[in-house]
Amino acid sequence: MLRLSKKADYGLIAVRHLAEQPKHTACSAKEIARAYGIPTELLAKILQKLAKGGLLVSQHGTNGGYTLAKPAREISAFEVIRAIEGPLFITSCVTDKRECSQMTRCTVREPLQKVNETLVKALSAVTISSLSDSSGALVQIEGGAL
Amino acid sequence: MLRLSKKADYGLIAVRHLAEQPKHTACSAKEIARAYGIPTELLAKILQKLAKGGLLVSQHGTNGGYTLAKPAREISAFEVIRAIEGPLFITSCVTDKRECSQMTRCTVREPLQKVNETLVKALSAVTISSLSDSSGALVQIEGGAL
DNA sequence: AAATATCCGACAACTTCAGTCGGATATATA
DNA sequence: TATATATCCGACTGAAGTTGTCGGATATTT
Repeated sequence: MLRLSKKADYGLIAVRHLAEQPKHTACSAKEIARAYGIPTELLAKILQKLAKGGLLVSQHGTNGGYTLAKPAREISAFEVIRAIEGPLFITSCVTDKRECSQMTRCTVREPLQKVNETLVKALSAVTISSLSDSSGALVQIEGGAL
Repeated sequence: MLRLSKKADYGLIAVRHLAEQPKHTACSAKEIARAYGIPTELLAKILQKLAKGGLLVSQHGTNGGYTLAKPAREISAFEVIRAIEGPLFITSCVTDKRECSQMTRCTVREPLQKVNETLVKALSAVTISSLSDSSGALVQIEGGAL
Protein backbone atom coordinates (compact mmCIF):
# COMPACT_ATOMS: atom_id res chain seq x y z
CA MET A 1 0.00 0.00 0.00
CA LEU A 2 3.10 2.18 0.23
CA ARG A 3 2.00 4.25 3.14
CA LEU A 4 3.78 6.29 5.75
CA SER A 5 3.86 4.85 9.25
CA LYS A 6 1.86 6.37 12.07
CA LYS A 7 5.11 7.16 13.81
CA ALA A 8 6.06 9.42 10.93
CA ASP A 9 2.67 11.08 11.07
CA TYR A 10 2.98 11.60 14.80
CA GLY A 11 6.45 13.01 14.34
CA LEU A 12 5.32 15.51 11.73
CA ILE A 13 2.41 16.60 13.89
CA ALA A 14 4.69 17.06 16.88
CA VAL A 15 7.35 18.99 15.00
CA ARG A 16 4.71 21.22 13.48
CA HIS A 17 3.32 21.80 16.97
CA LEU A 18 6.75 22.83 18.19
CA ALA A 19 7.09 25.18 15.23
CA GLU A 20 4.01 27.05 16.38
CA GLN A 21 5.28 27.64 19.90
CA PRO A 22 6.71 31.02 20.92
CA LYS A 23 10.46 30.87 20.63
CA HIS A 24 12.47 29.08 23.31
CA THR A 25 9.35 27.55 24.79
CA ALA A 26 9.79 23.84 25.26
CA CYS A 27 6.98 21.29 25.08
CA SER A 28 7.08 17.96 26.85
CA ALA A 29 6.18 14.71 25.15
CA LYS A 30 3.25 14.28 27.51
CA GLU A 31 1.90 17.71 26.68
CA ILE A 32 1.97 17.16 22.92
CA ALA A 33 0.65 13.63 23.18
CA ARG A 34 -2.39 14.72 25.13
CA ALA A 35 -3.08 17.60 22.77
CA TYR A 36 -3.43 15.25 19.82
CA GLY A 37 -4.57 12.01 21.46
CA ILE A 38 -1.32 10.23 20.72
CA PRO A 39 -0.07 7.53 23.13
CA THR A 40 2.37 9.33 25.40
CA GLU A 41 5.10 6.71 25.62
CA LEU A 42 5.06 6.20 21.88
CA LEU A 43 5.41 9.88 21.08
CA ALA A 44 8.16 10.11 23.69
CA LYS A 45 10.24 7.61 21.78
CA ILE A 46 9.59 9.36 18.49
CA LEU A 47 10.72 12.69 19.93
CA GLN A 48 13.82 10.99 21.28
CA LYS A 49 14.67 9.82 17.80
CA LEU A 50 14.16 13.29 16.41
CA ALA A 51 16.41 14.69 19.12
CA LYS A 52 19.02 12.07 18.40
CA GLY A 53 18.74 12.96 14.72
CA GLY A 54 19.57 16.56 15.50
CA LEU A 55 16.20 18.01 14.58
CA LEU A 56 15.09 18.72 18.14
CA VAL A 57 16.88 19.85 21.28
CA SER A 58 15.88 18.15 24.51
CA GLN A 59 15.82 19.59 27.99
CA HIS A 60 15.54 17.44 31.10
CA GLY A 61 13.75 18.31 34.29
CA THR A 62 10.79 20.40 35.32
CA ASN A 63 9.51 22.67 32.54
CA GLY A 64 11.81 20.83 30.20
CA GLY A 65 10.83 19.23 26.93
CA TYR A 66 11.72 19.71 23.29
CA THR A 67 12.39 22.67 21.04
CA LEU A 68 13.30 22.88 17.38
CA ALA A 69 17.02 22.71 16.73
CA LYS A 70 16.64 24.83 13.59
CA PRO A 71 14.14 27.36 12.22
CA ALA A 72 10.99 25.67 10.92
CA ARG A 73 11.80 26.78 7.38
CA GLU A 74 15.00 24.76 7.46
CA ILE A 75 13.39 21.49 8.53
CA SER A 76 11.81 19.35 5.82
CA ALA A 77 9.26 16.59 6.08
CA PHE A 78 11.87 14.33 4.55
CA GLU A 79 14.29 14.93 7.42
CA VAL A 80 11.61 14.18 9.98
CA ILE A 81 10.53 11.00 8.24
CA ARG A 82 14.07 9.79 7.72
CA ALA A 83 14.97 10.40 11.34
CA ILE A 84 12.02 8.27 12.42
CA GLU A 85 11.86 5.57 9.78
CA GLY A 86 15.45 5.44 8.59
CA PRO A 87 16.66 5.65 5.00
CA LEU A 88 13.87 5.89 2.46
CA PHE A 89 13.78 3.34 -0.33
CA ILE A 90 10.83 2.67 -2.54
CA THR A 91 12.21 -0.57 -3.92
CA SER A 92 11.87 -3.60 -1.71
CA CYS A 93 15.20 -5.14 -2.69
CA VAL A 94 17.85 -2.53 -2.12
CA THR A 95 18.07 -1.73 1.54
CA ASP A 96 21.43 -1.71 3.25
CA LYS A 97 22.58 -5.19 2.38
CA ARG A 98 22.76 -7.06 -0.86
CA GLU A 99 19.72 -9.01 -1.83
CA CYS A 100 18.06 -9.84 -5.11
CA SER A 101 20.60 -12.51 -5.90
CA GLN A 102 17.82 -14.56 -7.48
CA MET A 103 16.82 -12.26 -10.28
CA THR A 104 19.88 -11.42 -12.27
CA ARG A 105 18.06 -9.70 -15.06
CA CYS A 106 16.03 -7.39 -12.89
CA THR A 107 15.79 -4.20 -14.91
CA VAL A 108 12.97 -2.90 -12.80
CA ARG A 109 15.18 -1.37 -10.19
CA GLU A 110 16.87 1.45 -11.98
CA PRO A 111 13.80 3.32 -13.22
CA LEU A 112 12.17 2.96 -9.83
CA GLN A 113 15.13 4.56 -8.13
CA LYS A 114 14.46 7.64 -10.20
CA VAL A 115 10.92 7.61 -8.90
CA ASN A 116 12.45 7.33 -5.46
CA GLU A 117 14.56 10.42 -6.07
CA THR A 118 11.48 12.30 -7.18
CA LEU A 119 9.72 11.33 -4.00
CA VAL A 120 12.65 12.44 -1.86
CA LYS A 121 12.71 15.79 -3.63
CA ALA A 122 8.99 16.23 -3.12
CA LEU A 123 9.25 15.45 0.58
CA SER A 124 12.29 17.69 0.93
CA ALA A 125 10.36 20.58 -0.58
CA VAL A 126 7.75 20.37 2.17
CA THR A 127 9.09 22.41 5.06
CA ILE A 128 7.69 22.39 8.54
CA SER A 129 6.89 26.07 8.25
CA SER A 130 4.79 25.32 5.20
CA LEU A 131 2.78 22.93 7.33
CA SER A 132 2.03 25.67 9.80
CA ASP A 133 1.64 28.81 7.74
CA SER A 134 -1.26 28.63 5.40
CA SER A 135 -0.68 25.00 4.59
CA GLY A 136 -1.77 25.87 1.10
CA ALA A 137 -0.29 28.80 -0.75
CA LEU A 138 3.40 27.94 -0.76
CA VAL A 139 2.99 24.28 -1.29
CA GLN A 140 0.65 24.74 -4.21
CA ILE A 141 3.36 26.61 -6.03
CA GLU A 142 5.95 23.95 -5.41
CA GLY A 143 3.43 21.23 -6.00
CA GLY A 144 2.89 22.43 -9.52
CA ALA A 145 6.55 22.58 -10.33
CA LEU A 146 7.28 19.03 -9.32
CA MET B 1 10.20 2.48 5.58
CA LEU B 2 7.79 3.35 2.76
CA ARG B 3 8.82 0.58 0.46
CA LEU B 4 7.11 -1.28 -2.33
CA SER B 5 6.03 -4.84 -1.60
CA LYS B 6 7.72 -7.81 -3.17
CA LYS B 7 4.48 -8.61 -4.91
CA ALA B 8 4.65 -5.30 -6.75
CA ASP B 9 8.24 -6.00 -7.70
CA TYR B 10 7.33 -9.44 -8.96
CA GLY B 11 4.43 -8.01 -10.91
CA LEU B 12 6.60 -5.40 -12.61
CA ILE B 13 9.19 -8.01 -13.50
CA ALA B 14 6.55 -10.30 -14.95
CA VAL B 15 4.82 -7.59 -16.97
CA ARG B 16 8.13 -6.42 -18.33
CA HIS B 17 8.92 -10.02 -19.26
CA LEU B 18 5.66 -10.27 -21.14
CA ALA B 19 6.43 -7.03 -22.92
CA GLU B 20 9.58 -8.57 -24.35
CA GLN B 21 7.83 -11.58 -25.82
CA PRO B 22 7.05 -11.79 -29.53
CA LYS B 23 3.50 -10.62 -30.11
CA HIS B 24 0.65 -12.93 -29.22
CA THR B 25 2.97 -15.34 -27.45
CA ALA B 26 1.61 -16.21 -24.03
CA CYS B 27 3.75 -17.05 -21.01
CA SER B 28 2.53 -19.20 -18.15
CA ALA B 29 2.98 -18.25 -14.53
CA LYS B 30 5.22 -21.25 -13.99
CA GLU B 31 7.43 -20.28 -16.88
CA ILE B 32 7.98 -16.72 -15.66
CA ALA B 33 8.38 -17.77 -12.05
CA ARG B 34 11.16 -20.21 -12.88
CA ALA B 35 12.93 -17.69 -15.08
CA TYR B 36 13.30 -15.26 -12.18
CA GLY B 37 13.33 -17.55 -9.16
CA ILE B 38 9.97 -16.33 -7.94
CA PRO B 39 7.70 -18.75 -6.02
CA THR B 40 5.33 -20.13 -8.64
CA GLU B 41 2.10 -20.05 -6.69
CA LEU B 42 2.75 -16.54 -5.49
CA LEU B 43 3.39 -15.18 -8.95
CA ALA B 44 0.32 -17.02 -10.18
CA LYS B 45 -1.86 -15.05 -7.84
CA ILE B 46 -0.20 -11.79 -8.78
CA LEU B 47 -0.81 -12.44 -12.47
CA GLN B 48 -4.40 -13.27 -11.68
CA LYS B 49 -4.81 -9.88 -10.07
CA LEU B 50 -3.25 -8.18 -13.06
CA ALA B 51 -5.61 -10.07 -15.35
CA LYS B 52 -8.56 -9.14 -13.18
CA GLY B 53 -7.38 -5.53 -13.31
CA GLY B 54 -7.50 -5.60 -17.07
CA LEU B 55 -3.77 -5.29 -17.65
CA LEU B 56 -3.26 -8.86 -18.80
CA VAL B 57 -5.31 -11.29 -20.82
CA SER B 58 -5.35 -14.88 -19.61
CA GLN B 59 -5.65 -18.03 -21.63
CA HIS B 60 -6.51 -21.38 -20.11
CA GLY B 61 -5.24 -24.74 -21.19
CA THR B 62 -2.13 -26.13 -22.83
CA ASN B 63 0.16 -23.46 -24.26
CA GLY B 64 -1.99 -20.93 -22.49
CA GLY B 65 -0.78 -18.24 -20.12
CA TYR B 66 -0.80 -14.47 -20.06
CA THR B 67 -0.32 -11.74 -22.62
CA LEU B 68 -0.42 -7.97 -22.32
CA ALA B 69 -3.87 -6.50 -22.75
CA LYS B 70 -2.41 -3.27 -24.12
CA PRO B 71 0.82 -2.18 -25.81
CA ALA B 72 3.69 -1.91 -23.32
CA ARG B 73 3.87 1.83 -23.89
CA GLU B 74 0.35 2.24 -22.60
CA ILE B 75 0.92 0.37 -19.34
CA SER B 76 2.44 2.32 -16.48
CA ALA B 77 4.19 1.10 -13.35
CA PHE B 78 1.48 2.86 -11.41
CA GLU B 79 -1.24 0.73 -12.98
CA VAL B 80 0.63 -2.45 -12.21
CA ILE B 81 1.29 -1.46 -8.61
CA ARG B 82 -2.27 -0.31 -8.05
CA ALA B 83 -3.71 -3.52 -9.49
CA ILE B 84 -1.60 -5.52 -7.06
CA GLU B 85 -1.55 -3.39 -3.93
CA GLY B 86 -4.77 -1.46 -4.27
CA PRO B 87 -5.16 2.32 -4.05
CA LEU B 88 -1.96 4.17 -3.28
CA PHE B 89 -1.92 6.50 -0.29
CA ILE B 90 1.17 7.89 1.32
CA THR B 91 -0.61 9.09 4.43
CA SER B 92 -1.42 6.47 7.01
CA CYS B 93 -4.74 7.98 7.98
CA VAL B 94 -6.72 8.42 4.82
CA THR B 95 -7.52 5.06 3.33
CA ASP B 96 -11.01 4.25 2.30
CA LYS B 97 -12.80 4.97 5.55
CA ARG B 98 -12.70 7.91 7.85
CA GLU B 99 -10.12 7.78 10.56
CA CYS B 100 -8.05 10.35 12.37
CA SER B 101 -10.99 11.45 14.46
CA GLN B 102 -8.59 12.03 17.33
CA MET B 103 -6.52 14.81 15.81
CA THR B 104 -8.82 17.52 14.68
CA ARG B 105 -6.14 20.06 13.95
CA CYS B 106 -4.05 17.80 11.78
CA THR B 107 -2.73 20.08 9.04
CA VAL B 108 -0.14 17.54 8.08
CA ARG B 109 -2.40 15.67 5.74
CA GLU B 110 -3.07 18.14 3.01
CA PRO B 111 0.54 18.92 2.03
CA LEU B 112 1.38 15.23 2.10
CA GLN B 113 -1.40 14.43 -0.30
CA LYS B 114 0.28 16.69 -2.80
CA VAL B 115 3.44 14.71 -2.31
CA ASN B 116 1.27 11.69 -2.96
CA GLU B 117 0.08 13.16 -6.24
CA THR B 118 3.66 13.81 -7.24
CA LEU B 119 4.51 10.20 -6.54
CA VAL B 120 1.57 8.96 -8.57
CA LYS B 121 2.61 11.14 -11.48
CA ALA B 122 6.16 9.86 -11.29
CA LEU B 123 5.00 6.25 -11.25
CA SER B 124 2.56 6.90 -14.06
CA ALA B 125 5.37 8.31 -16.18
CA VAL B 126 7.26 5.03 -15.97
CA THR B 127 5.91 2.84 -18.73
CA ILE B 128 6.57 -0.84 -19.09
CA SER B 129 8.26 -0.23 -22.41
CA SER B 130 10.65 2.15 -20.69
CA LEU B 131 11.61 -0.68 -18.38
CA SER B 132 12.64 -2.79 -21.33
CA ASP B 133 14.16 -0.25 -23.67
CA SER B 134 16.90 1.73 -22.06
CA SER B 135 17.57 -0.54 -19.16
CA GLY B 136 19.65 -3.21 -20.87
CA ALA B 137 23.08 -1.63 -20.82
CA LEU B 138 22.63 0.48 -17.76
CA VAL B 139 21.37 -2.19 -15.47
CA GLN B 140 24.05 -4.69 -16.24
CA ILE B 141 26.46 -2.17 -14.80
CA GLU B 142 24.36 -1.93 -11.71
CA GLY B 143 23.69 -5.63 -11.84
CA GLY B 144 27.16 -6.27 -10.57
CA ALA B 145 26.38 -4.35 -7.46
CA LEU B 146 23.21 -6.22 -6.70
C1' DA C 1 14.16 15.60 48.76
C1' DA C 2 10.53 15.63 45.39
C1' DA C 3 8.53 16.33 41.13
C1' DT C 4 9.24 16.45 36.35
C1' DA C 5 10.97 14.82 32.08
C1' DT C 6 14.11 12.77 28.96
C1' DC C 7 16.28 8.35 27.93
C1' DC C 8 16.46 3.31 26.86
C1' DG C 9 15.60 -1.51 26.24
C1' DA C 10 12.54 -5.21 26.38
C1' DC C 11 8.17 -6.93 25.53
C1' DA C 12 3.26 -8.16 23.87
C1' DA C 13 -0.65 -7.49 20.77
C1' DC C 14 -1.84 -6.67 16.34
C1' DT C 15 -1.53 -6.33 11.49
C1' DT C 16 0.52 -7.13 7.15
C1' DC C 17 3.41 -9.77 4.02
C1' DA C 18 5.21 -13.86 1.87
C1' DG C 19 4.62 -18.16 0.69
C1' DT C 20 2.05 -22.75 0.64
C1' DC C 21 -1.64 -25.96 -0.15
C1' DG C 22 -5.77 -28.12 -2.00
C1' DG C 23 -8.98 -28.13 -5.16
C1' DA C 24 -12.19 -26.25 -8.97
C1' DT C 25 -12.72 -24.71 -13.76
C1' DA C 26 -11.35 -24.16 -18.53
C1' DT C 27 -8.90 -25.49 -22.80
C1' DA C 28 -5.73 -27.67 -26.21
C1' DT C 29 -4.13 -31.95 -27.90
C1' DA C 30 -3.96 -36.75 -28.85
C1' DT D 1 -13.21 -38.74 -24.43
C1' DA D 2 -9.08 -38.81 -21.66
C1' DT D 3 -5.12 -36.37 -20.28
C1' DA D 4 -2.12 -32.81 -19.51
C1' DT D 5 -1.80 -28.05 -18.89
C1' DA D 6 -2.96 -23.78 -16.92
C1' DT D 7 -5.81 -20.31 -14.92
C1' DC D 8 -8.65 -19.40 -10.89
C1' DC D 9 -9.79 -19.01 -5.88
C1' DG D 10 -10.00 -19.36 -0.95
C1' DA D 11 -7.90 -20.70 3.21
C1' DC D 12 -4.03 -21.35 5.89
C1' DT D 13 0.76 -20.88 8.13
C1' DG D 14 4.95 -18.63 9.43
C1' DA D 15 7.73 -14.52 9.23
C1' DA D 16 8.17 -9.79 9.71
C1' DG D 17 6.88 -5.22 10.74
C1' DT D 18 3.93 -1.90 13.31
C1' DT D 19 1.92 -0.13 17.29
C1' DG D 20 1.65 0.41 21.87
C1' DT D 21 3.05 -0.73 26.86
C1' DC D 22 5.96 -1.25 30.86
C1' DG D 23 9.76 -0.73 34.10
C1' DG D 24 13.43 1.55 35.33
C1' DA D 25 17.67 4.73 34.88
C1' DT D 26 19.40 9.45 34.41
C1' DA D 27 19.16 14.42 34.47
C1' DT D 28 17.30 18.91 36.01
C1' DT D 29 14.44 22.31 38.38
C1' DT D 30 12.13 23.82 42.44
